[in-house]
Amino acid sequence: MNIYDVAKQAGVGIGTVSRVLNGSAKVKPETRERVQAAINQLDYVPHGAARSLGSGRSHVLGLVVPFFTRPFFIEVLRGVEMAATAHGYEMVLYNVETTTQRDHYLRQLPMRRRVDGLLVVSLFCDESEAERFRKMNLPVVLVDSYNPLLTSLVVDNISGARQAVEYLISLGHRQIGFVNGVKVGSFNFNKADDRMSGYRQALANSDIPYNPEWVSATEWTRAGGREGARQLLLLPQRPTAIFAASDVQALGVMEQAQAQGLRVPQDLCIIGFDNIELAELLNLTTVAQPMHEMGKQAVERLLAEIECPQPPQTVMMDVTLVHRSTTAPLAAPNVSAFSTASVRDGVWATQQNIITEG
Amino acid sequence: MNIYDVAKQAGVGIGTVSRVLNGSAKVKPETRERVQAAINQLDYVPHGAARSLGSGRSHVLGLVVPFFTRPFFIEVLRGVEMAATAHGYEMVLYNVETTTQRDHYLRQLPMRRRVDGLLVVSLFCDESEAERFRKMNLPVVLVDSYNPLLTSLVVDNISGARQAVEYLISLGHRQIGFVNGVKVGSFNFNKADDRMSGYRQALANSDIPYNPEWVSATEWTRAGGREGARQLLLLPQRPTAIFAASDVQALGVMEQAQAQGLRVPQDLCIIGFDNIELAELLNLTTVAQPMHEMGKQAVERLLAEIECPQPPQTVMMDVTLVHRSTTAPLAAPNVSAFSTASVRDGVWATQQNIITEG
DNA sequence: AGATGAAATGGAAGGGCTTCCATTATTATA
DNA sequence: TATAATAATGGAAGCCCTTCCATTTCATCT
Repeated sequence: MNIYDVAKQAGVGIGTVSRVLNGSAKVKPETRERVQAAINQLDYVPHGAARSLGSGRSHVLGLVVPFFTRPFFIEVLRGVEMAATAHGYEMVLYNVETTTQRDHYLRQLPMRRRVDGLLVVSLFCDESEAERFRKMNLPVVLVDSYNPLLTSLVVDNISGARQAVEYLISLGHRQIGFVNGVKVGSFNFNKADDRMSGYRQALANSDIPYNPEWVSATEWTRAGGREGARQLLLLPQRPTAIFAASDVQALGVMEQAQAQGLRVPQDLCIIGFDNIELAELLNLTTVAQPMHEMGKQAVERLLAEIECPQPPQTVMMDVTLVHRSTTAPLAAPNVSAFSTASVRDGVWATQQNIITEG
Repeated sequence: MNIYDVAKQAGVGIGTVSRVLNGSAKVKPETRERVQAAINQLDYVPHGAARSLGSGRSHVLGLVVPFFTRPFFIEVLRGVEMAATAHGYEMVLYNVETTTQRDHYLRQLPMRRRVDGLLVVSLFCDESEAERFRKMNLPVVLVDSYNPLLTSLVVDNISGARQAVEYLISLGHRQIGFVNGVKVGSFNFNKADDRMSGYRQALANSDIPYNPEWVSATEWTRAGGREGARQLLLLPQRPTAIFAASDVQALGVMEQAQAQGLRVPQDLCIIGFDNIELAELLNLTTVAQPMHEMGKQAVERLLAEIECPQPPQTVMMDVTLVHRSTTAPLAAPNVSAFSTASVRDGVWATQQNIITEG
């Protein structure tokens, strides 16, 4: 069952069938109908690989993403999936969990020419790799990562962090901790730097001195957040608010606060970063990234680039602070001093509001 | 840059290069080395589409999955991804959110012959579709779904539900509610039936009469769980424990309980189903499905089938009850009557233990 | 009717691999 | 050393499309 069968059935040449399949204009309507009928009758579906080989187009997008099960990536993924499907593209997933894997994919994929374009999420991409993409003529869009040679969609991490901390300051906080994430090898988790900048900017803008003791860098995980919070909260002079570099870490902070008998937000305010689903669930104040939108835009820019080469562009995505219940005006010192009484049951004060929101 | 270039560089014929690429045995070690050297020198990577076309193998697995962002599917996905990668297969994702999409994929994919095999997760697959797969010679494995003509990996939903309810009974509960999920179109969400059977079996085994008032069927979502719980909990004679058909629904139940000032587990015990990450987080007692393992097994069986046709088999995956803190022995009635006092702060008693676990 | 240009069509060539058969090199055996 | 058996190799054919050029058909104009 191939294109010749269809041609015979319809009484036309294979060229005509191909033109019908690809919707090119130069087919007489009547002929088109005849071909279409044959296609339906034979239940014919063109052979993907042959098509790719013939045309040099696969209609497949590659998606290189680290730890795709993490909420942030899932959300981006979803945006990508929707946009890709909408444009008739398939999506193949390359999950990266080690540096070796990263290198492997970034090196082999361009040449295998199986994908029409590559979306690289949150992974650092060096000059030589970018150069190689160009040379291989493989369109690439970076999401949550930056390289001057490639179209990059980045989130305004500096501004996001600044907004978060400024908000805490506006609530009266002066002792503001920061549980940052660590940079990990060639993963582009060095948004850490930017978030740090934002943190310091906000402090500086309000003439609050920077206290390195109130900053820790941990894994981007729940355990990491817990550990980071412990460091800060056991200090003789502890922060009254903590900004965490991710929601997942913020969750760890909440756990640690609870373990130490601190009520949130009365005794400790917390702000996260990302706005993953869990944040809404726990009523966590956080900096929202437009993850879905990023995925979508990334696909659209990539498709544009596939259509015809575009100059590399850097798109800054806006970030917004979502006010929920892990933040509140700084309580008067004497009040916050008491209040370990009701912790008996393991209170997350924040959760009171869950119901009202849904 | 193609196989001819490599052949020339190595001073051999293309057949030999091909043999080296595919690791077939009949190449003199010395020759193999020479070819390998040429490959490295030229940075040659074989063209995927051409390879598929020539061999009829794509080394790509299709994964048809509904709502892939839901935790259950993500976990399965992860198992699939790991196993596929381990065996040198790529994975393309077909997300299904509507019946139309489902039909589209299940009908078109087999013929496009782009994938070597198909994994279908949680989607109902009727006789005619299964028949078509056979006829098209496309290996298919069903995960969390069943069809006699296809290899199916199913979870023992009946036993899982039974275990959950039996456990509640062993704790002294006699008024046990069930927040079930609704069946949705051609999605295979009719595990609902099985979980219902398990529920009733457990009751019957202990001679507890079945009370339809204590059962509700809702969406498989948080909101659904909340709604279902409301129905049950506002009854004049309310259940003292609720079994939910999924963790996500169980979460809704917890929210509703809290909204009504019921402490968990003192006033209301809750058991979920799935054991998604969130369950651990919230210390939810639940029936654990080996999601990861299912993904892995599915891939392995699929690959076996690709290697050589296998008779369809139905594999029943075991399920285990994970005891956490949303369950406790039924309190004496007078005790549970008081206890709306400390709810002021929105208590989820369960969360006390989070720290101890991680 | 004949000429002209445009529109529609047919099909050869080509894309890069695998496969398989024919051929050549190597080894074992007498 | 001759011969048979075996191992290794080369390359034509084939996989199923797309593309493009040559050819045919059609409509229009003189």
